Amino acid sequence: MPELAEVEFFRRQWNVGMGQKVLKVHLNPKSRNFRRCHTDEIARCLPGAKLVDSEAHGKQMLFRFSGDIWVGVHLGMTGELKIGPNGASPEKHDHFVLVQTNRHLVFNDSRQFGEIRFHCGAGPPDWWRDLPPAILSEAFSRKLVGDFLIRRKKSPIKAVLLMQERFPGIGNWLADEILWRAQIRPHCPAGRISGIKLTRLFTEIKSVCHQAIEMIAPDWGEPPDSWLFLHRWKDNGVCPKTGKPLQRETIGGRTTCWSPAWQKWPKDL
DNA sequence: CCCCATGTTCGACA
DNA sequence: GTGTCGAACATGGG
Repeated sequence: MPELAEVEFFRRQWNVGMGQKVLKVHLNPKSRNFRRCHTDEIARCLPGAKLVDSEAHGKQMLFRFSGDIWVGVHLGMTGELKIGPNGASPEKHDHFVLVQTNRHLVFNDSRQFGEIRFHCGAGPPDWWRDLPPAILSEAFSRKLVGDFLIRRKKSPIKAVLLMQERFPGIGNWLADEILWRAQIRPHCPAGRISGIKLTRLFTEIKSVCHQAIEMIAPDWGEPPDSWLFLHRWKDNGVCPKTGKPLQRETIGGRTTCWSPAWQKWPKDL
């Protein structure tokens, strides 16, 4: 589920618990979600701490608690954050539950590809420093993208857009949406995108991410029919621009959808 | 039973 | 170092 827009939606789910103390923690120590942290440390340190802040960066989230306590959340493929009512008993795949006075803050992840991280100490944890520039920040520039495409010149652009080190938060559906809007074939070697095509790609990266967050983050709104999103998984789906058939193929290890009639190889080499 | 899944990592290999 | 590929992780849905 989660790419940057969905991640932002899930981050906000825990906002109701802001300023409130954690009374108790339920966690499943066997869950793979805790593969890089010590569950006993979490259970020992978190009770009594107050949730005071949160932020999202790409697909990652960081929740700050009083007493220099930090909890990182990555949702993987199926993770979600939700609120449970007071006194509710954990549901299936609720691997991490923070009990507050009036609610539970719940992390649920059926496939357990997500990850919970924990850090106690002044200042954000190491794994939160040195993150790449966020796509919607000023620092994320056309030059930064262009340089990266040159470094990965042989790889198909679809695979390159999925690299979190440069495009934090872009996942499979956003990448397809961006390339569709920029009219670039997903197979196109990254190094062949320059000039006006690069400008177009850069603009669409910013624009699609911005619009996706506006639509999805507040209330899980669905993108409109005019986006590729609603057509990409349909059998015999058609391109909303041309009315012609869409195609699917594995590129960069992921199922990719594109519109052959609309998305071209760049002409400016 | 089969295939697929909005993610990431790791090992093997060219 | 670069790039590609498949498998692995664990579970559910069609």
